[in-house]
Amino acid sequence: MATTITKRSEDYSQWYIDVVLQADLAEYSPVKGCMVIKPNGYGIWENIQRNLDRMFKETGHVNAYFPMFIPESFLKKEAEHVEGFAPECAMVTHAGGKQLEEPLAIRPTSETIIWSTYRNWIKTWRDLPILINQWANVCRWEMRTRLFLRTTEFLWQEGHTAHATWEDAEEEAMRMIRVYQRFAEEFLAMPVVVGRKTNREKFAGADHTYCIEAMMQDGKALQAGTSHHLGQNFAKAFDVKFQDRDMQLKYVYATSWGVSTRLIGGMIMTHSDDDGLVIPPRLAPLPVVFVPIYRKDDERELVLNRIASITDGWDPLFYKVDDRDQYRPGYKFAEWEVKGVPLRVEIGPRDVAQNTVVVVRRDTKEKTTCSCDTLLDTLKTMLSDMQQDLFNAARERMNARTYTVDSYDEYRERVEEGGFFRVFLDVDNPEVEAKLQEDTRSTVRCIPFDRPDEEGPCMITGKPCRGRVIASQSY
RNA sequence: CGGGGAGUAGCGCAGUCCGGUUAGCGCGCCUGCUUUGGGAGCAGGAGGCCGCGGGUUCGAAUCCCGCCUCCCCGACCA
Repeated sequence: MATTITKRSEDYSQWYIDVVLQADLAEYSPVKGCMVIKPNGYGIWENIQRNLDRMFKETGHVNAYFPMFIPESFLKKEAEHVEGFAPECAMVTHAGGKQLEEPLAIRPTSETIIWSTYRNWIKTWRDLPILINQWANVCRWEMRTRLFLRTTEFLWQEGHTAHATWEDAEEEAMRMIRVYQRFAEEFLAMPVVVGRKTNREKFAGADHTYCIEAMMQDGKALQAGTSHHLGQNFAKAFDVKFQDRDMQLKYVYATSWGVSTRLIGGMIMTHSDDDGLVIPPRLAPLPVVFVPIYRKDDERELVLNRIASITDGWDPLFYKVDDRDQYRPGYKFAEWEVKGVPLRVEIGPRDVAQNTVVVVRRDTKEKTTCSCDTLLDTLKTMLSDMQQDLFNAARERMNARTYTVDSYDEYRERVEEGGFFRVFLDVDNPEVEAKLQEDTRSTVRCIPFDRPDEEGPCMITGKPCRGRVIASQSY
């Protein structure tokens, strides 16, 4: 494996592709925009699933599964929704050797099929809330694709909840965006700005959309998760009513929320470096790899025996011993670095004699000599330190590249270089955002929850605005 | 979909302009020996629908037409 990863400073896009391919996370498929997620990449997704799924269940949700085929007519029932998704829908027109009477969409998202089903499930206020999540694949025929960040088919989870009141739905939408924030920060070690989307950027069919936005190492924003308050839009489109305590028939309020395999792309672009992938320990399919060092067979046996005695009783999924004979240690060091394994343990005859090992952290490359007797505790501490350090470093990068700007000229000049820009902008006027995008290829990423109560003139129109928004170029 | 670049062994590439023996090179792979604390050395060997389909020609990796895929820049998006 002659690894050549393009330097971030030379070509950030190419660097990203190089990391994905050389860390063996995924490869291209014969179909445009689709990818094979290989075991190294899927293992990360499994860890994302496992941890998020637990958080969903801890907040009262259960999993179910709805079909991937959606009658075309369903998609058309909600006006904004069909307008938003129709252009990117893959349609099945033939099956069983015949043309279908009604074309079937391969789900771009499942609101419609789910709400057509909820209609049968909901009769009284006692049926509410419904708190369901599904893990699924969806398909969106995007024009430009990018491994993990935007693929034609992608894996995600989508929560779909039904509530009796606007306030209950609001509480749910807010709860879930906070779950996403916590997951991003505690597991992906990826700091995010939490806020609300402008009307222009919200989900097609939503009343309003909450989001988490992360900053990649090139300063561009990545929308990492969204939580939508759907109001009564889908309940009205699918005629889903319940009889309330006051005997009145009322439309149900809804939320939906999702994150996707894009999170893996975000993780890569947040932490990885010119030597390859860096995986936050809490998501690493393999946290620790042992690289034995020896010359002759007797040394090999000595070292491998010592590793066996050190790791006696350890969780077998926690570590792996790279005892491949055909590669020398230097090769293995490089390979595990490209693949992003958080900690590497080097052990040779010298270490055996001294009852020590050398532990190397993937992110800092720092080498530490550690005693064999307490190695498991040492490794766990180092993993936990690394997790925290990755988050701190990413947060510092984000803070350092978050700017407050008042002049549109200055904004236009600086936005190309990346970063988040705290600006006054009249987001009640869609034309302002359209102009922003046309002029600068940047957009309003979110209206942050956490912003000082300031007043100032819109940098484009001069109209007085309350509070700044975050604008940036994005993926 | 518009503009630009590319597709030849598992990977990276040369050859294509100007058609002509058996399609080359590096890495990797297989065998053997020597090596092994940061990507080993030597020797021998295996591996090709030249992206796919059609056409021109005595003859096509090379020329012509159509299609597919990937990368970069735009418009669309998680």
